[in-house]
Amino acid sequence: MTTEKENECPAQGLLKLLSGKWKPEIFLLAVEKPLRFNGLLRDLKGANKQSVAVALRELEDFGLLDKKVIKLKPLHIEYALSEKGKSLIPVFRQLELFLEK
Amino acid sequence: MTTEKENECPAQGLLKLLSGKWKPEIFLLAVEKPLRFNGLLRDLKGANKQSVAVALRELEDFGLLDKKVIKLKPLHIEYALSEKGKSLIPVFRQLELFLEK
DNA sequence: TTCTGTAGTCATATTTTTTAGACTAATTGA
DNA sequence: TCAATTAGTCTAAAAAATATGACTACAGAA
Repeated sequence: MTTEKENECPAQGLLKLLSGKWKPEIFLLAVEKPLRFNGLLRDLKGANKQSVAVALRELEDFGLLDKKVIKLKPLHIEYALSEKGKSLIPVFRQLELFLEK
Repeated sequence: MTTEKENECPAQGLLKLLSGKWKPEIFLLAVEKPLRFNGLLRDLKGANKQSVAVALRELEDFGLLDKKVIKLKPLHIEYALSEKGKSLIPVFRQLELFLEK
């Protein structure tokens, strides 16, 4: 995943990014509201720190999530959908439409 | 992949199906024309029998491809997009639109 | 009847992904 | 000052995906 070999299929990179065990669900949760690490760990039943950390980092690296330090009450970190991330929402909707048929 | 545990995310099953190393490309090739096993093996540089066989079976099981024995010249087998498979094309198009931005 | 092309299966190895659990480090509340 | 909450990292193990190479089975051509 680090060394980019030529992607035969144009969609493959995105599909791979979105296809980990936890990433689709993380993305969908991010549509609702900004995410926090420990909250995710609680919400994703069965997930572990490492996997969540890696998923968040990859979604951020791909530009779908923005990471932001919130200097408030309990100083913490929020992951929110970027503009690019938001523009992916319609694709998910169409995916869901497909599944409903 | 055999034992269906509750999919937290509705899109997860489809994303997982489409996210193998070869499946996206196989799907896209199937959009062009029906596929044959050995032809695929030649076209997918670096792929091996086993992976291709598994990919075809899973795409078929999911209902995206129809398998058909062609009783002609060299008796052979064709994998063609099913109606369900065809209805997935627009989703791929939207995915590509997203990637072009 | 042996050789080629068709489409695979099977057992095993290698690689990649995911998990488990110990550990770090800064901030906050008591 | 001590404990909890925050957000992680790190190493090692387990599980899942993928690859390798031998083998099967059928049909048609030489």
